[in-house]
Amino acid sequence: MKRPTQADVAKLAGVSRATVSYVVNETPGVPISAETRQRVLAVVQQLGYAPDARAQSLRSGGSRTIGLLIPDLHNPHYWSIVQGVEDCVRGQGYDLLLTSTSLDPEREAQTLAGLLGRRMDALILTLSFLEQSRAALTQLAAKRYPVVTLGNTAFDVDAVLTTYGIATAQVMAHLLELGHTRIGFIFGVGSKDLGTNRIAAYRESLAGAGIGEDPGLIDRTGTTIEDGYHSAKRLLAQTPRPTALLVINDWLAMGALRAAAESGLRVPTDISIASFDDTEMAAYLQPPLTSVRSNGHELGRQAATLALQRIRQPDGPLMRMQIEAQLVIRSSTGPAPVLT
Amino acid sequence: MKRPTQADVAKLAGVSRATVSYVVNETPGVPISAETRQRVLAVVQQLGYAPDARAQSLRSGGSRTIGLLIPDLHNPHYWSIVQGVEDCVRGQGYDLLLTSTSLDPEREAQTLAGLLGRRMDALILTLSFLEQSRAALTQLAAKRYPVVTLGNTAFDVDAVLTTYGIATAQVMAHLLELGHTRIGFIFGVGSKDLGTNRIAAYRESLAGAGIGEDPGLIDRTGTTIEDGYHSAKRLLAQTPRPTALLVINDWLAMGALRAAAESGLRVPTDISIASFDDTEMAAYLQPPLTSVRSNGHELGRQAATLALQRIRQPDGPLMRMQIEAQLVIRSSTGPAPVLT
DNA sequence: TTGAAAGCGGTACCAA
DNA sequence: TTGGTACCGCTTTCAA
Repeated sequence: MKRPTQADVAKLAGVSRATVSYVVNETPGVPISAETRQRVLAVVQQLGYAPDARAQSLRSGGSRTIGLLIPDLHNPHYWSIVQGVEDCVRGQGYDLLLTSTSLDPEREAQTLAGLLGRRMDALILTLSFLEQSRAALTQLAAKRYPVVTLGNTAFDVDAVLTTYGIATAQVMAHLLELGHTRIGFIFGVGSKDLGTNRIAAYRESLAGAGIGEDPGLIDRTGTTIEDGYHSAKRLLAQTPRPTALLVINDWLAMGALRAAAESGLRVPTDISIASFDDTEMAAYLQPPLTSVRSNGHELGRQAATLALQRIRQPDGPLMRMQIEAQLVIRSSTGPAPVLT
Repeated sequence: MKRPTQADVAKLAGVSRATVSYVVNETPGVPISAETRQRVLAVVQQLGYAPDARAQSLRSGGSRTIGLLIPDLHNPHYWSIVQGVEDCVRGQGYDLLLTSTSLDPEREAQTLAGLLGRRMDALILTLSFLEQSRAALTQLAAKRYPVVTLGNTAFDVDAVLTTYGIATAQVMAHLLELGHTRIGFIFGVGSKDLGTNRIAAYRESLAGAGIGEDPGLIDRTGTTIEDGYHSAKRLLAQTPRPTALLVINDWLAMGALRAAAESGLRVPTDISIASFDDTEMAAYLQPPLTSVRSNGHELGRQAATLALQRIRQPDGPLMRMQIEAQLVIRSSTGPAPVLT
């Protein structure tokens, strides 16, 4: 059995389709007699009629929904972004449609294409594979379609970013101050396009402190908690071993924490661990994690704000927004031990 | 500037709109001369044309997308469900649209309404507030609209559930065997409709062991990691204190773990902690968590399978599926200490 | 092998 | 205050 249409309601209520539209939408400026409204509403109720959003948005040109693409549900950092976007758009009467790509390039392309086809009022994208989407994005930019990207400015669309470079410099300063000289970097990202400025900042900090760089201390790996674990194991197996580990995010840091424990290393006495994102769990790990707060919630809020603004003024100038990251020092970092 | 339509392509390519449709869809049974295809494709490329999914699905009746509603992105258990659904539907050429409700009854209602209006090919729902959605769901059931619910059989639609009752009995047996008699239950759920069978099983196990129930040992709380933390604090402040804590999920268990640490209690020497879901992080906590694997991935897969099947046969009999939960014993549970 | 035209389920303008 | 109807962008017979 098919779902009821506007026409079904109209017929049963003995009114025209237009009238049905007026009453269900409470169209402003169109007065409807109480009696008619009653009758229509009753039929709507009885039939369980709900307007077809596809048809509505096809005809009216807007859907009051914005699409959000995130790379990976497993990384708690992205939840808070979602949360931020959601809080913001819901408040403005917009719906949010979420898609995730599991950090698979092909899936990212498909998902993006899917979102494009859906003609949402705006798109908020956390892309991982930049080059692959360049063609599509430039088309959109040219058409002034509302798009905001998170974490990169590779395209001519609105964007919000985190000051990861500065943040990295801050953690590094913190670690260097504690006397660490062998600092491993667990660099687990979804694609080669990501996090490059953090690598750069890491190198600069080292250079600034007059410490020669050991390429073996940068461990490039994947994005799972296991990747973090194995990466830490590898790094900690070196002689001399690093006395501090910088981890690309809290999720991988959990893996590193376990690796340290299994290696019989106490944190922070024997090994310091610091990471990025400062997600909810950071404070709950044992020991509580020193982490750079990138404030996903705020990131999401700002992205949504930009998107909403762009919907209103499609032709305004390009907007760029910075969210400042901030170092939160907890108990997982301490003075460098003297290696024997 | 507006996005190009089929008509734009047709005009520029000097063909009819139908022809454009044929070539972009590679409609089976409609042979197109190589020359025409070339020309059309070129224009498509040039204009950056992407078909309007709304119009497509409006006209053709299907959207090849299924909608998924989950309550809370913060709980890792739900990621694996999403993952499972996604893996399954993508393989079958379907898109997935995700929505989350943040455990807010009003938001759940809105979100559900939104999904209904979108006329997806099927809906997979993890509802938290059952009664509120009853009306809508019975309407759908009557119309044989493909819906599968996760975690409850409150409606006449397909469903997949976890055998939480049995699972609870298993953990409880494990704890009782270790000599625990004061077992606290951190019961943090999103709504009163949820998890009732686990409470029941908890009580039965206690009764079966001849242990009188202490209502003060069941701490009803919310769903955040902080709720888990505070709940554990409360429970551990009792005299005599519980020697074991059963926690509703891994996420809250993280909070409990921290509470134990802050109270100077070693796990499992002083206090045993067990939880539900066995998400990825369980094995990475310190100490690794004893947890009941509810296998969200499998849950998601099965739900998707049912949905896909229901799409094919709208009139088949109601389907119900059980996923067996399974106790995974790690290091967070041990013999009950002798309290002094 | 290609084109014309009738809808899919709504909205919004104009007329009554 | 309500009805008629063109049209949103596409698919799908049916003819040519």
